[in-house]
Amino acid sequence: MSAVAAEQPGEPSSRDRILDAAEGLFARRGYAGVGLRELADLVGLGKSSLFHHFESKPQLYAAVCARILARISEGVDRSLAAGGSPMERLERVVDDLLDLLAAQPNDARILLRSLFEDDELAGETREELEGREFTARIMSSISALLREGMEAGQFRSVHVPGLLLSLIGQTVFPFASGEFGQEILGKDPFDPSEVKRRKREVRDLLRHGLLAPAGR
Amino acid sequence: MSAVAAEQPGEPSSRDRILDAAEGLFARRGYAGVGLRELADLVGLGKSSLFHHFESKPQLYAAVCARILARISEGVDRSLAAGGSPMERLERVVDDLLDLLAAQPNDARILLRSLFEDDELAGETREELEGREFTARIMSSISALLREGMEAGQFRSVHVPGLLLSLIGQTVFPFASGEFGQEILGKDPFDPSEVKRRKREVRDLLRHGLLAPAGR
DNA sequence: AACGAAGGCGACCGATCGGTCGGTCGCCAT
DNA sequence: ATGGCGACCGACCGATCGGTCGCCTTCGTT
Repeated sequence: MSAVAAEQPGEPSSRDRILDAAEGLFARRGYAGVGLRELADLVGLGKSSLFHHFESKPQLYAAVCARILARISEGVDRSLAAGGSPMERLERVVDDLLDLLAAQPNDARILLRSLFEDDELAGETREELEGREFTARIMSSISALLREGMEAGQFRSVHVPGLLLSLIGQTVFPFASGEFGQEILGKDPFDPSEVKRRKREVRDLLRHGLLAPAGR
Repeated sequence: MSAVAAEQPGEPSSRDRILDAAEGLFARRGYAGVGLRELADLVGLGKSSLFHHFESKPQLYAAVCARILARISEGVDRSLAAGGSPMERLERVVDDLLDLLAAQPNDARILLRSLFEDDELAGETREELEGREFTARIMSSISALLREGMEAGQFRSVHVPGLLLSLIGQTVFPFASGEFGQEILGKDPFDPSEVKRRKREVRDLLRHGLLAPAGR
């Protein structure tokens, strides 16, 4: 019997421990590449116990994705709430998002993976719809911010959806690129100095590409 | 295995038909999500016949990736060969790359997927090393181009590896984003008009973010 | 005519897949 | 004390996984 000792009030529940472990595995090997036996072993449970917390593998995966999207959606809301000019708010959103992705090494990969895989994964579970909703919230928040800046004459007139995709590519992709990114950069993309540098890079992109040519 | 050179266009060989089908399946469902039975059925062969053309599943996957990288590497070489100023060459490389990705709907996804998955997939097959080589060639070609432009004083001084990652995010990611990209854009990312628009967007990014402020 | 290689086939292998089932254990309220 | 309950477990299920095997056909070479 593995000692169940140290059930301190602050200890994470089995459900959360499953989610944490599943997040790491899905990030590394993708949905189909993860076996539930392996996951159960990693958590320290019997495989059948997983089904006491989640109905099925697709629903577990959806729960993992939903948790990540909820984190990000909450972060974006918080970053936007602080106010300021459109550019100030935009830069703060990007800064905070980069911090969040850097702090959660699995998020970027699962985010991108889920984009590739949601073509399949038939089941329309509750969690999946929840995830869609979070995604839509995030996207529309940033879209609205961009349009606000344009209407106020502070932003150049740009194609909002296109910029949105570019922004994702610039913020999320580097954290998902793994060994490849490390090899190119010569350092870990999650290294604090590199995160800081990427913030600068994205910020410069936004300033150059988005700010209305008023000063020059 | 003598070095089989290029085949003239005619009826595609079984090997190529397997590669084509595998490319589509891997793009949609990832390495672990594709079963060899399914692939064989799609090609119209028995499953065991696959092993007459490829030693194993990992090697088949490596061959699919290597073929894509070879296509792209060749395209980049061709784009660079035409000459011109650094900015002209850079814009042509990006233009042609976007055309190539748009013409081969599976490439972008497999490219990104392979970045996520190569942590695993232990076997160091010939094809895998071949793929690494192509990747290195592509990256160093573009890096050299960027450095050349900087040394000539035509490009602003930028962090080359960082820009490289950003560029990948802006060019490859939109074509890999699937339904998500379609939903955001309101149209298929592969639609010719959208491809054209993305070319403009990337070109503008490069001009604003890279061109030295000399033309004044 | 003889032959070997190349390509293809179905049957089959052990392992593993997601998922189910019946049951045990400890806890807590009655 | 007892009975309901949530967490957990091992055993088991049919299906499918990647891969092997032996055999058959086709075809170019000699």
